[in-house]
Amino acid sequence: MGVQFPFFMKKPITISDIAIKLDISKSTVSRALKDHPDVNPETKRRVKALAEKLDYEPNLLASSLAKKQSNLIGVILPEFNRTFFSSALEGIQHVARANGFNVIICQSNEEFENEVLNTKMLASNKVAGILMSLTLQTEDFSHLRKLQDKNIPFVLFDRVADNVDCPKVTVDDFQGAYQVTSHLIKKGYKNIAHLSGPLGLSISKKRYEGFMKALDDHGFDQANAQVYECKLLNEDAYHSARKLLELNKDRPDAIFCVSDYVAFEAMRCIRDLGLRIPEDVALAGFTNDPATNYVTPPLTTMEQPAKLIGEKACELLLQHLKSEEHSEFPHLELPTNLIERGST
Amino acid sequence: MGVQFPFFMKKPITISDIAIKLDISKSTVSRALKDHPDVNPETKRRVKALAEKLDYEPNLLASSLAKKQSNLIGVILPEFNRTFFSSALEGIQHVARANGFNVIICQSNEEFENEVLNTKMLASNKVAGILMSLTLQTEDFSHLRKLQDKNIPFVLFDRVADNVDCPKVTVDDFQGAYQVTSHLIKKGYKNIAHLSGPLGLSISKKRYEGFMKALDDHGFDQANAQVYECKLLNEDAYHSARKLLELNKDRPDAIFCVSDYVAFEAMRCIRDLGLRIPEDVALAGFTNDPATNYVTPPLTTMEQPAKLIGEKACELLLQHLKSEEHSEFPHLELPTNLIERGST
DNA sequence: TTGTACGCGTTATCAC
DNA sequence: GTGATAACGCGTACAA
Repeated sequence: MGVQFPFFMKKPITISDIAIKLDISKSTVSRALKDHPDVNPETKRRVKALAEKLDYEPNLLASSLAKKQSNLIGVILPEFNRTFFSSALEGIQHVARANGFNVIICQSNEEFENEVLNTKMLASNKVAGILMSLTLQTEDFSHLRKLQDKNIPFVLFDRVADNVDCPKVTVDDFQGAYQVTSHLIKKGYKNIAHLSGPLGLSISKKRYEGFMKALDDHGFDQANAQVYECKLLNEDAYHSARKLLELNKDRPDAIFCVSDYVAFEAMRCIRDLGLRIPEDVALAGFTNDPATNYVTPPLTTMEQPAKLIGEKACELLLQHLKSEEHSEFPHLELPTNLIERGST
Repeated sequence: MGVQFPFFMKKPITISDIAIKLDISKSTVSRALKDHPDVNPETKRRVKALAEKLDYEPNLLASSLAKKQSNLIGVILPEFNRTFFSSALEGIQHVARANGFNVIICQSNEEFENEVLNTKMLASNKVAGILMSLTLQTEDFSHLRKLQDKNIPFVLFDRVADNVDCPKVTVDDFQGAYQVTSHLIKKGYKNIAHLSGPLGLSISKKRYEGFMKALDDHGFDQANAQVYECKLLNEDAYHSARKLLELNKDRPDAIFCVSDYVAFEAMRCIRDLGLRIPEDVALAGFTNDPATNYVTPPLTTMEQPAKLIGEKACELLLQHLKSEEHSEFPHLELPTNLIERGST
């Protein structure tokens, strides 16, 4: 006999309620409400008027169940707390909403296990599709294959994996790094170092490659290039910077950092050593986090169109949802934009 | 006859599939899967084994429909892009997940209209409840009343409204402001100004009041206190700071800013005027944004336990969901924590 | 143009 | 301990 509503709880209005009051059938109400073509304009008007009056709200759960397609798009992010991701989220939400979809988000917290759990949860919630940026730990992709088996389409953005076959959206990291490095070279710096991220991570690797290529193209000797690898967003960045800066003879006069936050740590370190920016050491980052504007001196960096990345990723997913032709999976590489500030 | 699955789409496993293969009824399968007490341990084992083997995933849509209660909690935030909110979100998600709920988030973008649309969407998705932080524009609360009519419980956090009756979680803004101001006084500053937010906003008002009270309690003349109101997060902050700093005779030797971002703007302004921090003008903010650590000098500020606020808000909602006694609506005011840095 | 009837996958009630 | 069966609210072939 179903669940009883507690006495204090008004039973929500349903299409049947409207049907009964108007003495027509549920189907007609359903059709009227969703602007089905074959329905008398007059009935449509009456239905809509009553729906409005009764403050009817469709039950999307029931609708999704019947249509086997929900209006929810799942998003899995490593962290909400980083400007890049929250901006991307903004873009995702924007496009999703414009197309009648809602967004349900999860945080993997950079842990692989959470990522797997999240994909399961989203699958259980029968989301229409998933947008995700992988964990730093992710090396096993069986959870993604399961999604494919269940025919839940997904798009990877920013943190993508080469050996997963799906639509992808990233920034042109190679070009971006190439440009920052060229900028440093043009500014006249002679001994340019790179504080890189884990080279197993595709983003870090591409930035590293862009850096090396720029050196080479400008007649620098790649073999002499000082590259220190560090874990992202960690005290580790500080220590790597320290090692780099304590080289006496060979101290770099400029450092290209793999991310703004790594650059901030390097900045702290440079100050701690009593050096000046950019006179003694110039510094460039990557991402254009809002904080780059507030540090002293403001940080030169590559702007990543985070919001645009989110929008594009969401658009790819929606395209995929509409056409059943998944012939080729596109990989969008968006351009970055150099922002020169006082640190170089 | 319902929707046909496209040929390429595997039909998802359901409890009926399991029931048929095991030659038992759906009901038993359902019970076994959710550890209902009245079910033979052996059947339970067999059901679970098969479910595992077939990679069965429950359809939460159907479940929610049947139970008239979804496992989704809606969250409406003014912006994702601010550390405070994304941290709060983290807390919310944490508690939600620990209790078997998922989070569906929306962004009002500081626009009232979006806020209203969001509440409707979430209601349509039949969320179990809603957590929200109001827009700066929000003055009309009829959308919240509608939620109450539909018996969708909600909790307000951070940006709350006095004349809405519901559980609330905020920080003790009055005390926080009182403490920062007292800190400035103890440091020996004599002419302390306040760059406040819009006084219509309860947060700004309370911080303003805490500021004034601290002055009064330490024998300062409230009437002489320089308070400049500015819109939050705007160029407006810069201009207000400028006006304040261009007072020749009466230039403050310390400024308590309503937020860290306002303080960053003030900082820019102070530098533009060729003044030193904290020698000429000391500066304190509010929130403890990560960037406070990277500016020069690092900013003294009040730490707001953003994540904790999110957790508490979510806990209040879950409590409310469990007990139908909504006798009293609690208002939690969490303590803040002074973080002294180089700017004072 | 409208109505009938059934299915979506799960849960809950009631009888056995 | 288990099995029918009727909801939950909506969408949609098919008939009228």
